[in-house]
Amino acid sequence: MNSPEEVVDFIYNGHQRFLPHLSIDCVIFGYHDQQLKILLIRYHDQEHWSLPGGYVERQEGLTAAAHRILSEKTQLTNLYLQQFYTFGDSPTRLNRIEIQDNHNKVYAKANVAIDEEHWLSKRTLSVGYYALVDYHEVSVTPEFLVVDYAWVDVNAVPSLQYDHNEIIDKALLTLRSQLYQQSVGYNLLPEKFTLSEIQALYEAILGKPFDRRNFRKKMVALGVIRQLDERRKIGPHRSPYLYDFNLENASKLQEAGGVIF
Amino acid sequence: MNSPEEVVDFIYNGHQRFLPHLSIDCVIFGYHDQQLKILLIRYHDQEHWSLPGGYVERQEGLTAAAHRILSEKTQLTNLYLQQFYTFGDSPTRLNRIEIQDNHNKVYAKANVAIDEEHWLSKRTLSVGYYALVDYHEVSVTPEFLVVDYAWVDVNAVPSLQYDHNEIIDKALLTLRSQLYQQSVGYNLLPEKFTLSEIQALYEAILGKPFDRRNFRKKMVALGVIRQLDERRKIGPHRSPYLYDFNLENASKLQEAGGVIF
DNA sequence: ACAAAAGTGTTGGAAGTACACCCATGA
DNA sequence: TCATGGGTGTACTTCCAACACTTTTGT
Repeated sequence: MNSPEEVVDFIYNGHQRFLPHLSIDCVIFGYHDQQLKILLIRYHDQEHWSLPGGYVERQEGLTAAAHRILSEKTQLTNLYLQQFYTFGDSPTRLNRIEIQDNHNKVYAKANVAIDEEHWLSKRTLSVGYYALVDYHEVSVTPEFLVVDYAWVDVNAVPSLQYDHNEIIDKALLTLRSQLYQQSVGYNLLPEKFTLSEIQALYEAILGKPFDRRNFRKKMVALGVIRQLDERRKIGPHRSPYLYDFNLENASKLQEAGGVIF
Repeated sequence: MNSPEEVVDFIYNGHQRFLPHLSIDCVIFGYHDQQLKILLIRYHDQEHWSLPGGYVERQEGLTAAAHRILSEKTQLTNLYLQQFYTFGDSPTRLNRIEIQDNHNKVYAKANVAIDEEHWLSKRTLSVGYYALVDYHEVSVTPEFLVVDYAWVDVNAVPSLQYDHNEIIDKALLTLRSQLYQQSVGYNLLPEKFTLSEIQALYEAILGKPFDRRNFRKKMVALGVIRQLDERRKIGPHRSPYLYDFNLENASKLQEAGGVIF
């Protein structure tokens, strides 16, 4: 929504296109400079930052909606995207006055106001998805109502709107727990990468350092990555081997994963 | 809903009380006779069985709704209940004609019909919860539109309505993967139980046998259960020790659980 | 005394962890 | 030649899996 006209159309006609009472919130993890960051946005006249999100079209699959929303926000397609929980308990989600009030502050920028009975004033549940994207390839779409965006370090997330902090916590927990069952990182690293690169990624995600030798043993033994017969030149140092993801194994890991016995 | 009048009221006025487009489906695992079973229901004039489910009230938390629905169906409160996934992709969920048609077959019993624009004809997403209940304590509430119910073995689930088979598969996967991080079974076993009892439960859930000695070592080492200084008399056999759940540890396990490192 | 269930300990293998030295490269 | 990052192996510990005999108890 890039213009006031589009916003007005959304507010008045959106209920025909979208399901009410339900939104998707995306925790978009980006990796850059050996840090794990999250993409936050701030709407017009809002004190708190929010997660990027959107609504589900009436005849659209849920997963498809999540992909669409993510690509609308980041211009990226075909990303690693994973549903992790549906949020519908927080008292802030049930407080109609606060919801309506916040919306109206935002929509004031387009000179529109909504009343208590408007579809956007209603309580919503939110399905949480997390995504892993390459920070560099993201170009955040400028939207009329979004006045600011920022990548913040996962360890320094400010106080967010509604229950979005809780959503991020759960996303991180889920991401961490799935790290060794999925080829997480497939979207964050070039096709071929060095051991150090993927180790730095895992360290950023899990927030702790690993031993080089043990890390390699584990990743290769699990079948997540494969060593290639190729090296990369990297300045005044020994040339490291390249690796790639073993995607055949990935699906097997995923099926077995989660089930401990 | 025990009478045609209540059904009619629900159909005509339910949209005021409940959120549209959203339901909760419960995979109710019951344990009996060393078998893990699932509670299924069959609505009037429906060929396929379904999972018990319900709708979320407009000002009700999602978790609260799940508990309410479960206790409406089983008369049990305070159960182990866990959200596991939200389903919104299956083509059967988007096929309005099929949905409306199925509803109308069911509602014919109350001499009501709904049209294409009715709130119950619309596409719904479904939040999946699973519960663990003691088969014996459940008294399934007779409902006017539900003509039959059955406990079926998890290994012999018939073909169900919509995507309910998929929901059960995911529920089982989740239950199995969480088995050692949560005090699953707290609601299925008496406060004090023998090792054999809990082992039989775990075997039923995971579908494979364990070695007595190794099982005991593992459960005690993980801190899930504690051996008591007490035995039970069980007929012409040696008296087994009693155990109980170590609920203090349970919360710690739960926090650490899922996160592998 | 016997049938049925429960209690108990050891061993070998696999996986995980800790740890340090040498090598390659470009400036 | 030096500074920097990369490559590599071993010993120790812990966890898991396999495995069988003895004890208790009521009839």
